[in-house]
Amino acid sequence: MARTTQAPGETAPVPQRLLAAATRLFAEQGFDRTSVQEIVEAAGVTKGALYHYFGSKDDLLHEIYARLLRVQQEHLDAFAESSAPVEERLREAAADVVVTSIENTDDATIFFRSMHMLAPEKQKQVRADRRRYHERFRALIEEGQASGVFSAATPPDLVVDYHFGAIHHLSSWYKPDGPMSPQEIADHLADLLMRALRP
Amino acid sequence: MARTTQAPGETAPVPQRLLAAATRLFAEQGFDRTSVQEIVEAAGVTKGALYHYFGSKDDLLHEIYARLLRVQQEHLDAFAESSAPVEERLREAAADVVVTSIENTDDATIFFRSMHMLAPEKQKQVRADRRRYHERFRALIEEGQASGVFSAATPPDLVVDYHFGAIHHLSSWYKPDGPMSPQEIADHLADLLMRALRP
Amino acid sequence: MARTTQAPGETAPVPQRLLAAATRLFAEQGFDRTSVQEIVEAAGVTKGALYHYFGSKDDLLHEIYARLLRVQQEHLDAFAESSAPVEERLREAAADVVVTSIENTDDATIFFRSMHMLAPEKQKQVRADRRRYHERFRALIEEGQASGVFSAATPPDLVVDYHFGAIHHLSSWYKPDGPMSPQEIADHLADLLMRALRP
Amino acid sequence: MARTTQAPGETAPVPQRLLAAATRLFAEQGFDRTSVQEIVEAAGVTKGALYHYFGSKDDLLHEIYARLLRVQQEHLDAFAESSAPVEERLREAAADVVVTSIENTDDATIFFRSMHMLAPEKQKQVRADRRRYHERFRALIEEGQASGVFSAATPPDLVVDYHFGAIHHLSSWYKPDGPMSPQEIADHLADLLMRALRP
DNA sequence: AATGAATGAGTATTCATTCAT
DNA sequence: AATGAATGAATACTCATTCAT
Repeated sequence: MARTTQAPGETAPVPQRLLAAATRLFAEQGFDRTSVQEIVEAAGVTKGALYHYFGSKDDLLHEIYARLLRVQQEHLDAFAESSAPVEERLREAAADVVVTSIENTDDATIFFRSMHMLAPEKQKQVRADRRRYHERFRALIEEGQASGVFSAATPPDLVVDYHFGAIHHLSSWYKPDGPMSPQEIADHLADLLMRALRP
Repeated sequence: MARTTQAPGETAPVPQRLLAAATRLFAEQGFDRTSVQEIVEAAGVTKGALYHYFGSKDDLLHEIYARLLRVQQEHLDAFAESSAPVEERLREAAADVVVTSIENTDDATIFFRSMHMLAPEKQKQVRADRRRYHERFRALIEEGQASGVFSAATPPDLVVDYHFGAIHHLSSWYKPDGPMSPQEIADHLADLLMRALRP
Repeated sequence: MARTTQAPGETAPVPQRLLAAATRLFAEQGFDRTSVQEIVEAAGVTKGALYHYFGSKDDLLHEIYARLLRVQQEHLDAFAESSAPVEERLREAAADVVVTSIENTDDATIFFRSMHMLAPEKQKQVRADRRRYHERFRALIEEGQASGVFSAATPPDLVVDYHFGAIHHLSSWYKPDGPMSPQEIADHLADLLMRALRP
Repeated sequence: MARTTQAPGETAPVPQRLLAAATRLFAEQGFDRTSVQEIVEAAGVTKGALYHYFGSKDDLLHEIYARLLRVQQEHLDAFAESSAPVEERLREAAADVVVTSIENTDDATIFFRSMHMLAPEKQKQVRADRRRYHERFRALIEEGQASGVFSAATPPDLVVDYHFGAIHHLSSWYKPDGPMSPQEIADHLADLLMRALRP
């Protein structure tokens, strides 16, 4: 059995341990308030090791982004390509992004809070990836609006941003010990989107 | 004519100039990446002057929050207290918070991006104020749900967070030179909320 | 009845209030660690008032020295001029300096801890005053050594410094709520001196 | 020949150079008036190097204390454990502390002048160490008083403080180019103590 | 693959003093 | 006699990164 998704403890490869430590600390304290020293201490290695694997502190942040974007893009692609009716495809995609954002709370928190701290060229690339995601999501809405199953009263870009705002905002109020499960929250939020799009 | 709301130029009182400079810089670069030195240079005063009026860099941030919260709470109170039907009161409140957030883009950007950087006690107070705002907004939804003009399918807290997510997210995509005016955006977003709440 | 020695409360003249506040704070925290701001707040006035009466923070320190030296010199002069036998005169002077140092603990603490922080020219003057005191004290010892009532085994300067070391050291261990009264401590210390001088 | 006790010049290890520079400057100017910048310049290193080895400016001060206390405690222990008569043991200990204080004038000056500037927890530890020293010294006096070779007229704690006052005071008047050698001064001061204790 | 000493530029904050009023 | 706004220089400390080993 391959060790694919395991908590990166004492024995995991050094780069993973560094990334895991950085993710937790960036989410807890923010990027600027987390020192490289803290990261290497939490990962149980020294600075030299970090700079052996990563070119800079920025690289760690960039890698966290790439990881979350990769997961969410894969999920979205899968839903979009299904042959179900568009309202089903959108609902599932809309709910899924909520679930994956909650399942990767740290990544998602960092994503929205610290994107603007990336070096310009890396930021550009992240924006491009994000744009791709946004556009594929928007295409679903446009498809529904064209076929009449969704109201066309609101520009589709605005609808995407409305829903993504909720995702963005999740880390401001979501608590793992709250009364609703991630799936319940996802269903409710997807529901709000679908209701808003009713013709 | 009284000079009440003017851009704080070279002649405005020092505290206003400092606050204006800090607001612009915090929004552009983030709180942690803006140095006190930059602020005082932008305001054309010395560090001593800043610390004469503000106890710390944190105080500046806190004041920016308080200022935005004050405006939005006043507006919300006015809408909530009107005698119009609840769906009208909610729509107006929902659109207004979009407009004031756009009109004070810098404040709003800072608000969502840097709240977690405030010292714990100040953060606590801001959260309390924010909570008050949230609750008053939620009360409108509850009222409509109780009287049957709004669907009760979604817990009201979640509805508030859904809409506020959009506000939160605004600063990620809104550009003053975009195709829609603030009022148009506000109308669309309020519309989405009202449609989502249709029974 | 003249108000000569009263605690400088809210109604005492401003210079006294400032001096009293400075004395307490310098003794508690040290000269360098006490800010002018703290002093004026403790005295209930503003900075302008302080600089109206005192040329600088250093002046406050200098005044505290002068005050203690004045008292101790007066006492010593009185004892030295008495017509009692030299061993009595010395014992009384030796005990008295202990009592006045305890009665003015704050002044004494500041004296030994912060003298080196005075500006050079003021330090020079304090040293000169202190020297005068030292010499008059030494003269008593020399007189006793010459007449044979004291042992001449130890150079008189060294004897003076031995005894003054004890005074200097007082503020390191003396506690007002200790088991001995100031007078008892003074008697013991004077006793040690007299026994050390026995032929 | 091993290089064990050499002046830490340009080639000595960085921590020693820093400690030596700090010791000299603290003694000359006082702790608060010596800036970290001055220390690193005197040691020929950068601030980063200082903070690589010492956690704070306070740590430097603490290390200076520990160093002096270590030496003096070792010496006292050696004298106390000897099998000589108590009056000899006390005289030797009393003279030795004078000599080591003079030999480490800078350390001793700093000790008495700046102890109260240490952070509370570090101060507590120094006080505990100092107390241990004081108690061992006092034990010698108690032993002599119990066996009748010393007068019991004065409480032993007071006798210790009397003698230590002289040590404390040394740095106020001792000059290396004075007429007496450190050993002569030590003999005189030990003599005064022993004479004061004669029954 | 990894260490850890060292850099140097940067950080927020403090403070004695001045001065127009 | 007294205010309080303002200065400007100084302070201790932090940190991402480099590099010889």
